[in-house]
Amino acid sequence: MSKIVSIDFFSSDALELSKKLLGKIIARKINGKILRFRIVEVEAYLGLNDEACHSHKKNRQRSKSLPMYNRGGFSYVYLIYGIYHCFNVVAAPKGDPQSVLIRAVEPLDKEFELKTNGPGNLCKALGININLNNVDMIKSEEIWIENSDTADEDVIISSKRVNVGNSEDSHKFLRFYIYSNKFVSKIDKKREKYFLSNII
DNA sequence: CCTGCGATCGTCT
DNA sequence: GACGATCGCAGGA
Repeated sequence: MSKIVSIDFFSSDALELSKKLLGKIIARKINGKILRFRIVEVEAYLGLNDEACHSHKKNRQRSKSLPMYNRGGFSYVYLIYGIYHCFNVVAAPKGDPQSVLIRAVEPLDKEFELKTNGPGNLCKALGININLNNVDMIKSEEIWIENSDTADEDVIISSKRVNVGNSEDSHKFLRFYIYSNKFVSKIDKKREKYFLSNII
């Protein structure tokens, strides 16, 4: 397992980065111990022209979405419904406010027992809160992304994003998850679409 | 100051 | 499928 420190890797747009992040590892230092989690479900948020995105032109969340304007590789964490947090990996070069929402991860440490299905649950389980907002994950020693040391051959499903309202953009298939992985937050057999297979 | 609301989740019907 | 918990922020008065 090797930490991803390439700015290039994170400079892809959110759509590309979301596919690249599936199967990668989130490493998180908790109580001095490094735990690892495999990313199994993500959503792409495409920035200024994506009506479902916090950084969309007409959105009113300016200050909240400022971390998205950093170059790829930073974190974007925010409080939702006053209770949960959501964790994003910022994508694209500086000034282009795109990000990838991490919606579910699979714990790689057998003894880990907290729920990690869904963006709120995984943030709670990994101790991700507003203190981890706007950190450079290329440099951080608290949270970072790693390559997997095993070649995964997963079938990837795409679907509509969850709970993003009814805009034109909400109908786009910008959610991606690993087929039949039991940590995926929820599935809709009727609407899900086969996307591609044998991703490394 | 006051109001409305959200990239959620567990529980209940 | 519907609902409430709970809170920071933007917008309006």
